[in-house]
Amino acid sequence: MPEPPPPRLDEIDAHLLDLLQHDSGRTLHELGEQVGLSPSAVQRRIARYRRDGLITRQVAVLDPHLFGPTVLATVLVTLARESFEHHRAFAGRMRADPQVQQCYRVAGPWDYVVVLAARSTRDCGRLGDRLFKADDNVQRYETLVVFDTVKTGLTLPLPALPQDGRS
Amino acid sequence: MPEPPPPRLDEIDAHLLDLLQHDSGRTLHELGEQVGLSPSAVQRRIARYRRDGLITRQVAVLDPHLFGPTVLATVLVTLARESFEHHRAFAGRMRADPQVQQCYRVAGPWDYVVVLAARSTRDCGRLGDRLFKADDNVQRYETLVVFDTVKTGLTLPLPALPQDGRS
DNA sequence: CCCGCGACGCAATAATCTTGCATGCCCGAA
DNA sequence: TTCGGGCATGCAAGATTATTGCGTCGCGGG
Repeated sequence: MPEPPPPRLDEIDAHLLDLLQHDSGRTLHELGEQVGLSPSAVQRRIARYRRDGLITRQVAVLDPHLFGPTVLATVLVTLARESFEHHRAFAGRMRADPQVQQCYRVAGPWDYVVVLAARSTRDCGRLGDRLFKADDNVQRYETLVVFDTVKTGLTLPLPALPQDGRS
Repeated sequence: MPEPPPPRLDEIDAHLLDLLQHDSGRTLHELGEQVGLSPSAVQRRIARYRRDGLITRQVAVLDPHLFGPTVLATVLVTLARESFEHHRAFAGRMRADPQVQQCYRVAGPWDYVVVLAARSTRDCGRLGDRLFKADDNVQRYETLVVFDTVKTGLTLPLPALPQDGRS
């Protein structure tokens, strides 16, 4: 596998990436103003980020209440057997299910942390049944129903920004 | 508070929103092709989503390995005192910290689930100290270091799509 | 049956993005 | 120190894409 050495990002790159990860809807002109660069220079940098895979993708974040209420839950999971194959199978099912927002394999007594999005408490229950109870390799799982989303996002901390300064 | 009754979304809306939440980089022309509408019709619908707040924002998702390795962790937190004020203070600190990706208030013995992004294991430890150990209202917390990100995203399940069909 | 509302497609216009080109800076080699 | 290559930039076209005006159509209420 090609392990690209840190592609060398200067302060402007950091600033740009930070702006983009908070709002990628701005025009090149606007961005250029923020970081002190011409639109074309900004465009070339962003093209590079994309080419190098620094920007994975660009998505629209939807309001969870789109279709009426939505119930989120985080689930802690422990598998019974830990073979490579079992993990692969579990991960595959998580990836395949559109109701699974996130899935992390973690250290400690729990093997996975899963974030689910369901349409109702009942749906959430059924989803748990389907994903975990029906899997006889899931030894134990615990559902933490979300009361309130304090903060959400996939934003990464970027080093050494003069100061925050979202607009 | 204005509680807008489900703003009535037809099948095309669902399809469009689903396309957008997976990749908002496409052109109106492309989108129109997918859903069987002209670019201008697509544009008008998307403008409406924005106006109605169905689309919260548009963001670029960055590669976590941007600046060298990144350590993710999920943290389970229980507060000592549960007054309204204490919760507000805790939530505020979570929102304010750029290293906190997500924070959910949950049901059960744990009060919060927090997702952190750090630059190293050490950084992660210090972050935990700063956010939770230093807060004398945090009764107990448990850090689940992420070994592997199986899946990530904020994608919501959209009902009744003919069939998946990402391109 | 008529009217008004809302959504559509098409076409013109406006805005944004992309690219070619010349310049300036930095750095390594002579 | 001086020369030359590589690289990023700004500017100014040129190409794409987004936005808007307009006429039409289908639907539901009067």
